[in-house]
Amino acid sequence: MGATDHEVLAAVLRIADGALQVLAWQRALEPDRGRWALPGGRLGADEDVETSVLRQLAEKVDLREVAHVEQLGVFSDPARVPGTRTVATAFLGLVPTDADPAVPADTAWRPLSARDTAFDHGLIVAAARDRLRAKLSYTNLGFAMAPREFTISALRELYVAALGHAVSATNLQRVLTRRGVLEPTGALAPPGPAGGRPAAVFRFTDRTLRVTDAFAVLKPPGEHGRGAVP
Amino acid sequence: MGATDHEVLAAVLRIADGALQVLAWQRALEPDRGRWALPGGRLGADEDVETSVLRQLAEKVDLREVAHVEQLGVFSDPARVPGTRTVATAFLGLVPTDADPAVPADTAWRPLSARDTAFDHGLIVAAARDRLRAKLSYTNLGFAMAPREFTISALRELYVAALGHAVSATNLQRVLTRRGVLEPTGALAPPGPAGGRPAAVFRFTDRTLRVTDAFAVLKPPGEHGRGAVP
DNA sequence: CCAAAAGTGTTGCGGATACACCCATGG
DNA sequence: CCATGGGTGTATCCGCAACACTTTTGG
Repeated sequence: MGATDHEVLAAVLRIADGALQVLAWQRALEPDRGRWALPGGRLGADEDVETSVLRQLAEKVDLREVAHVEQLGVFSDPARVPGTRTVATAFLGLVPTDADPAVPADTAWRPLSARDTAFDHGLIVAAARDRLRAKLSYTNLGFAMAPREFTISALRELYVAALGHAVSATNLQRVLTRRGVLEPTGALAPPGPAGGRPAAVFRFTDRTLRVTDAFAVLKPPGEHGRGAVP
Repeated sequence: MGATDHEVLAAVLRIADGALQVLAWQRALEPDRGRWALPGGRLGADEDVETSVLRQLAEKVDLREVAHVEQLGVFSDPARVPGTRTVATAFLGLVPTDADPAVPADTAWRPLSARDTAFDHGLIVAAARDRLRAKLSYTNLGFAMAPREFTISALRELYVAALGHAVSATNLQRVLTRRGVLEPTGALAPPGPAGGRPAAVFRFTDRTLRVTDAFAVLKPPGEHGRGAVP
């Protein structure tokens, strides 16, 4: 029984111009020449997949810009790539909207709707988007998309872009503050050219993943409307 | 850069005697001789990991007994097993409480609390238990632990065993029926020797995984208290 | 008639949404 | 003083949990 190769792949997402984008590079060689592939590469002998994906990303984008990375799963269809059998461990990565890391010449931020993806990488991007959407609603994952400090309306635009549906600024603010996810910095942002009341500036209280709405039902007795369990 | 081996491992759980059990086999050879390992094995050249885990399980337990299988993730610490570098894809499997499949002589159902697990398999079992607990509260995953037909109090005992805390039969019934997860068969179960009102018999409406409590908050506008989106 | 087990009615709480209303700024 | 954008107050809805109460059986 032959050994298989193992690669790690990262769907690194960010929001720009009101839409989700994914980091990809254009293949210069066959197979799938001209199509766009996710960053990644072979798993090294002395690293686990988490270490490996961080190492590989460091070659494409400054690691300090990546706010969050998590495993999505294994993609292992024997025909997923031509040539040597290769199993992939896929990751979701998130870069804040205000970070604009330098990327290599063959690499670009592309809309999620693009179809000319290499191999099965379109499946991985779809899984990444679904994971992001799900976790935005029951964790503090917004911290990984947002700048350090922001106004509620700016945050609202990020949630709209990520979730793909309307979000009320009023309720977004209330939900996130009630859960202790957001806190005001005390500063005010100057109004735009059209005027208007200056917006309060907020930040996320944590910048690591936290589940804020643990399980909806069947909580242990006595935990009535308590929400998260730390 | 050397190729790595790839194995699949399954933490197959069921409930017996009011507690969760995991299927494991006792190693007869070094390394980790005498310790208990999860069923699994090498990934074949012509199969993906999902196919592989089902094939490997068929050798330990009748496949028709396994009601649900899903991927947990990749375990890839370079030192996780001695010898050739081996990456594992771990799965959660569930067997209904009334199925009692024949298992090989070296294989047994063991309590989750057992410590004499081989390699990093204890980590995998813990991940499986956590996944089960989480999904019980926002999906219909109970179908994979329960018999075809059951009373609410029998189902309650399963939930207690899986979740590890008290569950009210009253609220369990209401939550699951409101969500359309359970339906009465119309039959009644005879009371026990001590008497009592005969219990209504229920079944799960679906026997495949369905998310019933999609996202707690930030629903699309107009979806007020609608819960799941099909 | 009593104990035991199952099931229903009812109350209260709290999170989430929606919407009306008030606030602060630029022109 | 008006348009614009930001923020708060408040009503309503609804799921869930808790608990009292009724129903149906065996002894």
